[in-house]
Amino acid sequence: MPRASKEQAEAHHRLVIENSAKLIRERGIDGVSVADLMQSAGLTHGGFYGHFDSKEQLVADAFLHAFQVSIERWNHRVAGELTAADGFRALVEAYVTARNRDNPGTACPAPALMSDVAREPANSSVRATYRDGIKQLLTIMQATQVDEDPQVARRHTLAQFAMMVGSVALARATVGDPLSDEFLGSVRETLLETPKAHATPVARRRRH
Amino acid sequence: MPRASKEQAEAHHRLVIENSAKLIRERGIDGVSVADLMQSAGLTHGGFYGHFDSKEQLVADAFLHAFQVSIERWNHRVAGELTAADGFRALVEAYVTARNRDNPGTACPAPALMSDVAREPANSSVRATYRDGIKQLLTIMQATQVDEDPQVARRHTLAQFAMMVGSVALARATVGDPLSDEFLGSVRETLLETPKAHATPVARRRRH
DNA sequence: TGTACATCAGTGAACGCGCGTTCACTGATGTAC
DNA sequence: TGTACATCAGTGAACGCGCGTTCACTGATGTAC
Repeated sequence: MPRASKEQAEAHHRLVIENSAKLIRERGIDGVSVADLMQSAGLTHGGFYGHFDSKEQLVADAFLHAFQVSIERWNHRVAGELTAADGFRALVEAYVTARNRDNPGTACPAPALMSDVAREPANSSVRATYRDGIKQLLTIMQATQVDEDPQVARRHTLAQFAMMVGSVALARATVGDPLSDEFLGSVRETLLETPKAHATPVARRRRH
Repeated sequence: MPRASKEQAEAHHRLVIENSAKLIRERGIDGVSVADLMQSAGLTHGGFYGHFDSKEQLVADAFLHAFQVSIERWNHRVAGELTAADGFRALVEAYVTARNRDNPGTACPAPALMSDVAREPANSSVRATYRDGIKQLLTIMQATQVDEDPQVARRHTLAQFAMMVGSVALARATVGDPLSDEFLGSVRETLLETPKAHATPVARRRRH
């Protein structure tokens, strides 16, 4: 397949990034080779450096793509609810799930890539992309807080985000044991119990 | 250095496990080579298979060691307090810290190894060791809960553990940015605020 | 306590393999007339 | 619209390197007398 058209080449480029975003979340940065990533788009490894400067650059592009999709998804979920409290509930109910745990390739990059990022060198573009993505998710989540005091809202957002992300990561590490579902269930219940007076604890139907 | 004495050989064996427990938490399973791990004990890679069946087995031994140290530490901290609430406070205050974040090699293996474990095959000994270690940490933490209902205590333990572990992992992934300290501070405050009447919110001196 | 020798902890070269990256090449695409 | 040719997306062999693992070898340790 020599000399694809310009449109085909651009489609290949996007496909490699999308598939990389999936494979890297599933297997980690070091768990995928350049050959794997090209092959996922039906290409051979030789053409890689026509598309990207280095593996590191593709990884950063893939991180960015993964966060963009998640951010869009979070915005969409919150926008579909009438109140802040409902928006928060919608986020938690979609996030802290077995479905999310079992599909790291299409789920939020935050829990899937934490360790990879923590082991990257200080000034890598991958770290910056991850940090910025986290900040955007936090901003969306903070808008769903019912606290009036913005400092309290911020604190609750960070703590609840850590709990959500931690539960998915721990559930993945313990999958196959009852403990895995227990993590998800306990965090869901804890985040959705309603200590605030104005949020009614009535069971609600979702599922459209 | 051919033919070390029996005691020396055993000391080498323990040293390789201890150093591996540190290096693996810092760099991940795939981030360390057999040569690295042997070198950390002053040995060359050739002797490795006289001590261990495979890299995988050493990794499992190193995981076990790391958890044993952490479990001992948790028990010691809780035992040094007079009430359950104080035990809980002691755990959180020691765990959710910049010191812990900045020293993954000597800190709790739970946040450091989550992703490595999640990417291991289903029946690996590494997964089993991690799962058992987590369960023991949870048991210690559950004993510090003030809830009477054991189901509620269990739920709180799992949720709070996920929050603690999540905050350390996220703080590591965002280190170098103010967000990193913000995660730790928010989770500390959230876990240590006292919605229960009998736990006095009086600032207390620690530091012995 | 001394001597002779078997044991075996540790060495370092070698193995096959997969990695990220480079490069000469191919041939359809895109362009100039 | 057709022809001639330069461009360049993709191929596949090759590079140096580090990996986990194996193995013939070394020589101090540990043992039998």
